Amino acid sequence: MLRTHTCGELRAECIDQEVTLCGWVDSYRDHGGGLFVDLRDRYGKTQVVFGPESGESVLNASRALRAEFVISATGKVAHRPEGTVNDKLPTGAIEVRCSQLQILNSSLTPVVSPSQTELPGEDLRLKHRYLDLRRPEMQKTLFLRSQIVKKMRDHFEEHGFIDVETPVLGRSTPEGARDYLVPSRIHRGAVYALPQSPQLYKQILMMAGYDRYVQVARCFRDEDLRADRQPEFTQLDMEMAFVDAEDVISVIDSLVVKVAREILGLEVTLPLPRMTYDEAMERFGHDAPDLRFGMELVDCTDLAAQSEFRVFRGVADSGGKVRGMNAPGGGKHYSRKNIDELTEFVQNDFGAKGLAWFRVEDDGTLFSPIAKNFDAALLQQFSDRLQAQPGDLLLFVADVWEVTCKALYGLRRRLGAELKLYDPDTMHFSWVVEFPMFAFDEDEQQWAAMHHPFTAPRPEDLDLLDSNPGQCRAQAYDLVINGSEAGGGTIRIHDNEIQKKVFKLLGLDEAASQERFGFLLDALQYGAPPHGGIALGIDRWVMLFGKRENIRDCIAFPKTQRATDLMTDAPGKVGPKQLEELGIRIVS
RNA sequence: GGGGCCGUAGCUCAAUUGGUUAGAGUACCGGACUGUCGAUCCGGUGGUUGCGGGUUCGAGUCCCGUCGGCCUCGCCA
Repeated sequence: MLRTHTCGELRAECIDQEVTLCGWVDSYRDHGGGLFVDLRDRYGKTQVVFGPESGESVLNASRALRAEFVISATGKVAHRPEGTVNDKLPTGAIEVRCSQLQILNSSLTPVVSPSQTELPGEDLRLKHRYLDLRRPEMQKTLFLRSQIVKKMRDHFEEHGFIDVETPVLGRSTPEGARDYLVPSRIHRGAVYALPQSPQLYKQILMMAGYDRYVQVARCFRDEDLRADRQPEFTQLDMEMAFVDAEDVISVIDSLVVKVAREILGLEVTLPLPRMTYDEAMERFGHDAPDLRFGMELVDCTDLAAQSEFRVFRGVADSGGKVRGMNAPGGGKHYSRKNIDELTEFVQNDFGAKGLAWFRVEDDGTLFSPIAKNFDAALLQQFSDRLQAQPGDLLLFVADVWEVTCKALYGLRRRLGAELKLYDPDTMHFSWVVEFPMFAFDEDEQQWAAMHHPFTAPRPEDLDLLDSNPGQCRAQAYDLVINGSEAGGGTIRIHDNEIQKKVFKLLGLDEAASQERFGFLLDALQYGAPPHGGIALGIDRWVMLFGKRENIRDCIAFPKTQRATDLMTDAPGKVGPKQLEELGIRIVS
């Protein structure tokens, strides 16, 4: 070892020890007669002092030190003189009086300074990721990530799960997200696909008798990126045989308790709150509601139908919905101009035609440009139903049900943050259950799987597969943390006939399902046990537990929004020889 | 594919309504200083205002295009 200690561990008890530290020069203060260096590694910072007692050559050499030089410094641990103790550093009581200095490597002036308080632009941070990752904040987050994954692995091992690796090169599944494809050299014209998840492999493992499987699995989806979405991401993937939904949920419940306790020191009480999909959509307009605050959606279609306001009447009469919510304190917080911005927000982002609003005045009456279309008694009914208090802002969207959901969900999220309706430090865990099996795809004029095509219907809804697929509910469960989908799973179909029936409903005829999923249908005929599981989004867990608002801060080497790596410049072009071997021609 | 924000010194930012030689902090370079810890003090270097066009007597500022970063809708079984 080139060092005897790290830069975070020396304390007053170590006085007079001869030590050698290695690290990066975080900052230096040259006083002419003496020079101070804060030496940094991932464990902390320690002050190294150069003075006359260091000897002339060492002192002179120290004058060459600059930010991010890598050095090895040997010397005695000493008390700092009275009055110079630094309370901000855990090592602040001591310093190392350097007697031997080795410059292990120099550094250019860092583009991204690990010690700087102002955060450089994210493009620079990504391009010089080796510098950005030196920042204590990034090191803290990646350490947190490591801890979370370890807790998960421990938990599943304690529960008898076996870690099995599944292929990265697989077969393209046409449903779901767009695949990343890998051309085959040996089979010209054929391609592998990178897995969107290990879904089918883990089901096959259940059929193979590995009744408790777990894997930290990299998944790939070639779709557009978001603040919480990367093209490659990591799932804690698990599957169990001979279980029902309660068994899977229970294993995750205890994991949540463990991680919350051991990572955050937080006691989570079980059972976690549960809500059905229908209830979540009705009360919050979304299947992963943020339950840290109220501001629930309220249906006022019946009241709207009684008004003279043409927009409300028209929508109510044509089968649409008029739904609203009460933004507490919003009447005081938002100006006319702010409300115009909110209107543009719901129009541009969610396709709402407009936003109707009422400000609750000090005397409890409702002020609005459209108030004249409502008589006083009706206004009072709106006011009562939304439990309006002076200073509140009542917001309404009139449209088809789906649009009211999206627009009000978007508003609720935005206003919840802007009006500070919750403490950002709280953590809220819940389950959303009883998802529909199918959603109707208007473009394709076709039922589409809400979760995936292998999801089992609830036994009591089995008949609905034939009579009314839209009403058929799945044995599905999503883990929601602070309004974020942190995991999702289902009980799978283990019956060949039901699986065939679902494929058929999804528009896959016998030949197509045989071609794509023949291996699954085959396996289902050789003694497939009942099974189900779940996948947890590890990157999102890190975001939520680490209070990061950006998934890129939770991944060592993430992609930009345009799915490039600014450090390596991936994806890149390849030469004609490589393309020729693969039988690929670039057309445009 | 659509909507929005941003791009000025190595870095973080400023620059009035379109108007003088584009400034500040920090970093960097030189000097001073034995106790600092965002060291301090003195002096200095540093600019294709992302790129290309246009409008104008005059563009960092306005317009069009383009490149890049971010947020978002669509998309994400």
